[in-house]
Amino acid sequence: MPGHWLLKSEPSTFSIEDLARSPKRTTCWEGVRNYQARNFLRAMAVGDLAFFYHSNTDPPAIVGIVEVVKAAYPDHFAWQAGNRYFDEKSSKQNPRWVMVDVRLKEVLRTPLSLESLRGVSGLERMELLRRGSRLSVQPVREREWKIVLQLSQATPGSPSL
DNA sequence: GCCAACGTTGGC
DNA sequence: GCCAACGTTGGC
Repeated sequence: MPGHWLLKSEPSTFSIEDLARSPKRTTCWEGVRNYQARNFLRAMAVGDLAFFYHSNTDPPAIVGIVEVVKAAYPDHFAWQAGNRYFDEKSSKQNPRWVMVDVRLKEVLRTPLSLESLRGVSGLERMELLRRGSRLSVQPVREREWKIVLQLSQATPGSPSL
């Protein structure tokens, strides 16, 4: 059973459309600079699935599903002076940050807005819905994954939405 | 090791 | 643009 995750991205920085246009619909997930999020990246295995979430946009929403195609490896952007993700404390000898590669699996026909997820039975403990949640890489429980998947496959306008 | 100051995230 | 929540930094 693959692990399940949620990855946040601001569409102004990197959107799911950008991913769809990427070679092999694959990208490295660079720029995570939070230790808890990094540790979740390290815990990812090839074959794990993740929701692609658009943050800091209107409306914030889960917009797709990606698959991990390469496990955690050093984030070399941290070594490039001048890069927005540069971190002088990360070295090649002792890399501080990691990234994974993900491939686009599915773009949701209808994005699931944050608002639409609130109040859904079974998602009460979902990290994304926690007050003040800022983690950009989050684990998603099996139950939560299935519930959100079902919502995403429902016909737009149906009662379950 | 405490904690105030500061910076960032991200919903609203 | 506001601001709550949270993480990091650095003086002590």
